[in-house]
Amino acid sequence: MTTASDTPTRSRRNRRAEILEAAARLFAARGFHGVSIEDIGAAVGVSGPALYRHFDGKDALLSEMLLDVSSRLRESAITVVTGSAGPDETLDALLDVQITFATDHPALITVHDRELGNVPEPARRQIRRLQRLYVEEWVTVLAELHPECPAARLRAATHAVFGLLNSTPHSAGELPAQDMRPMLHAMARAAIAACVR
Amino acid sequence: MTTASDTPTRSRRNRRAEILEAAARLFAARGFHGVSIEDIGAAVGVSGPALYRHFDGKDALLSEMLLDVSSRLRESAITVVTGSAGPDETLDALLDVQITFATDHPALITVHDRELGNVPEPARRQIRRLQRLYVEEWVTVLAELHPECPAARLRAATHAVFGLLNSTPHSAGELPAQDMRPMLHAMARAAIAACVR
DNA sequence: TCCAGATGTTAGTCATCATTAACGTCATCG
DNA sequence: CGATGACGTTAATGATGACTAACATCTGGA
Repeated sequence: MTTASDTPTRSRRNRRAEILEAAARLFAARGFHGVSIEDIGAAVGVSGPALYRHFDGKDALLSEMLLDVSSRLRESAITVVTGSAGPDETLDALLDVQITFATDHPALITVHDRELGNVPEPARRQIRRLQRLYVEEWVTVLAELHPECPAARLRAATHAVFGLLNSTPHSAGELPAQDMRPMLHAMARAAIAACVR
Repeated sequence: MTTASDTPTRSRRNRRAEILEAAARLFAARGFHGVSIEDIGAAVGVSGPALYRHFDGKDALLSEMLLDVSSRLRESAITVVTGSAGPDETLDALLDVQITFATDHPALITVHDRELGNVPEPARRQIRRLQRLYVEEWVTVLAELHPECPAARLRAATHAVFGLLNSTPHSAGELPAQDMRPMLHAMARAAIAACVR
């Protein structure tokens, strides 16, 4: 019953996803304004204005991309936080969320923390909100582990840890992911432990 | 004797520096292609094509900016490495170099690790070379501290530490620089110690 | 069979932008 | 003084690029 009626929908979904993925790769490499609609179309074997059948425009494409990333991260964080035993395991799980995402989707992570400034205003606020909430999940957990440490310090440390974990795109190829992931985990844990003065 | 003949030279130097600084700020905020020559001119109170009196073009401006950053970092690293006692102090000094630069010039650091892909080819190779040499200074020192650790792992760890230290622009305002710097130093040292499996 | 909607295509259109041209001003130096 | 060179300015100019219009094609369902 589904085969016939799903095919068009699925193909649309696939094309959309294909476009988003190609755009992410291009944006990560050359920056939002360094990539043309034509470039993105060409990357998925379609040319130029065909993208307007799937997105309202270049801005909308970027908005959707960043909104998707920030919601997915935040949702994963919520899942992890609500379903976890103690702060220590929660922190491990949060680290795994971020590390998995960063190593699985390096282009998305890159675009996510570079291109917010190019997102037009309705969406920008919402993305910022999701990012802030995501950071606060981390800060809350860290505060349970280090109650004596001021929140501002924990927030700055969280950003530093993100920087460490999101370095993956820069060291692509240096190390296989299966070695990279546990190393990043260990380095991040150690860095967090050291952030309390 | 110097006042009269120096004024034009000094003013030229200042104008050039002014332009480079404004351009760095703008590039960091909106990306290379998101900033127009007009924008840069306006930021220094001059309009548009006046920049061509100081630079060969937009590409040349970016090239010079990144070349300057990578040479300065590499030179500082060499100074530190040659004039230092043991690997432990050398590492501390390298950390200070990077932390000082990142907190003093967040825009430059941001542009430096985002926009290499937009530098045209003659300069690109040279910048890459300087960056690679800079990384190798770190890897050499780390190898003395952790001889059992494979170089690839140390290289990846170095990139991760750079990500941590260069997070400053993201957490601007969270913490005063005088608190941020020692915290980053401590976090980086701990992360490095943890990177050996 | 025939319509409708989804998905593409190519050829404009209108801005924006990097770069160049042509033209001042003003200080320095002979 | 008068020329020269440093620095700016305001118009082109020529590309490029986002977005729209007008026009296929193909598929699934009534």
